[in-house]
Amino acid sequence: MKPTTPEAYKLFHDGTLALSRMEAHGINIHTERLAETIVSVSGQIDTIAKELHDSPEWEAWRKRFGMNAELGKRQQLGILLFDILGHTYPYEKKGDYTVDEKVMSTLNLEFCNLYVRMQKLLKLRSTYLLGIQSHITPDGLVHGTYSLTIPITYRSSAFDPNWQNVPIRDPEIGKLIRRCIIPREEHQLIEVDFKGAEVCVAACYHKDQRMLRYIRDGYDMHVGSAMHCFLIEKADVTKELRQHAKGAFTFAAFYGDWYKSMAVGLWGLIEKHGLKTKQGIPMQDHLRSRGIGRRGLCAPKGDTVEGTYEHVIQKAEHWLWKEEFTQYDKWKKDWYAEYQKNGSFHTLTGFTLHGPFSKNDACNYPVQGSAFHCLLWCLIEMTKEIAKQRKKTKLVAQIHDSILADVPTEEVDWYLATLNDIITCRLPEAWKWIITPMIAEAEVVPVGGSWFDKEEVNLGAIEYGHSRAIATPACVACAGSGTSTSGKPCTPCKGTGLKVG
DNA sequence: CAACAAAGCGCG
DNA sequence: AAAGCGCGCTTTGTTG
Repeated sequence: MKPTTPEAYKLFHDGTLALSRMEAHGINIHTERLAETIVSVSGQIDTIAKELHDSPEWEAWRKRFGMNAELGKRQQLGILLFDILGHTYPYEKKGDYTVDEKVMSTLNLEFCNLYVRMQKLLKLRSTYLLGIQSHITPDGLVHGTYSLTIPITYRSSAFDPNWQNVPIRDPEIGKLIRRCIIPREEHQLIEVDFKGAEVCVAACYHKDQRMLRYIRDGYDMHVGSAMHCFLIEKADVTKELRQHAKGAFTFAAFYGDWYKSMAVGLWGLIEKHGLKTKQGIPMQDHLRSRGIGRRGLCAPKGDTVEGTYEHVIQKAEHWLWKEEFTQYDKWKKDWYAEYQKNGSFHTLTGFTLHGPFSKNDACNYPVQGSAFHCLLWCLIEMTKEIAKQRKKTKLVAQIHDSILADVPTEEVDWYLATLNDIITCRLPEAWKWIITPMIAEAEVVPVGGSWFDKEEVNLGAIEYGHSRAIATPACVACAGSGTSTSGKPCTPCKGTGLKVG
């Protein structure tokens, strides 16, 4: 570990203590519900396995591999799909066939769709349901472990079990495990996270004026991406299209992906989800009407041809870096050149990273690390605040840019107001390099609910001891009061109490 | 048999 | 120069 400044050392020293307290608290599990869920998911797996075993595909599988045939053997599945059944393999073959979810979904076969579903349920059962169950202690709690020394980026990692990768993106899968994770008696689970943590921290490094303005104004930069990725007008950007453009284009590009790979990803999403325009026209038809009839080869060395989706994304990439965020683009170039000169670089939070790094690594690591350090600083402050004010609230998990707490119902408003203040006011006061607003978002589990049942709450409507509705747009940080809890003028709104952006 | 690698997939 | 980054966990496949 190489914290270069005393502040960096102290951050990890205090952070280690805060995290170990978190480990000791543990997370409460609904053990009976977990056991029931394991039975029910096992039933679903058996049902799907039976269906697969009744299919003509299994007939062929069995014929080829005889007694060795097993659904779990992906090598066999690859040979079955592409050698025996003659489906087109979407890549250049080297070694075994890749038979992951992406490949399977492009084939559009009932057999493959069922297979993917079964794999998801198997993953849920072994890694999460059984995995978490195996860590339950006699007190009915699960005490995971965190490390600040493993990740090369100076982030944290988590294990036994890993609380940082509990399913949520697939709502059905997420529900099955998260329903088993519950608050203590008379408590409520609360998850608070940073809005756009890595985008904000990246902006503190590259200081791209246009992006800084977007962040401060609350401008939605993913709408522009959707317009370029799907060749649509601003008014026709739906929530779904925006979401896919955000994940598969904007963020992918920020992390250093390039257009050929993004084109493959986006094209796959169009097919997998059957994406449509706002008018309900299938995306492929819409693109065809705009002269885009096929994906394009997307081969690393192949030329990009007009009339392909690959070419669309190439132009979108050009727009993003050469028109939209030109200063960010230049920062990457300069930052990497500086790293090549020195063989190392420093983070804004006082850590040094030594090579060898690719350009993407050198540009991504400091952002990933510093974004986490913002969270860790707030975690430490909140831990101190709980002790100082003798609160019963327990911080129970940390997930890169969010904190999960188990909060007695009577402390809920206090907790939300205090943590909100730490994130939005005290953090940017403590670290002057933060030049974007820091915004907190909170989700609260209603009484009697589980982690699955978390609901967004409006932090602007929370004050100490009670909640109130806000009539005029108020600053989210200080709820319109203009002062932070430390008594100083609120930082984001500069003491005006008015909504920022 | 154990130890390790690779594939695959879960999260931010 | 490389072709998104970081992690942990489970399963299958390989090696000695």
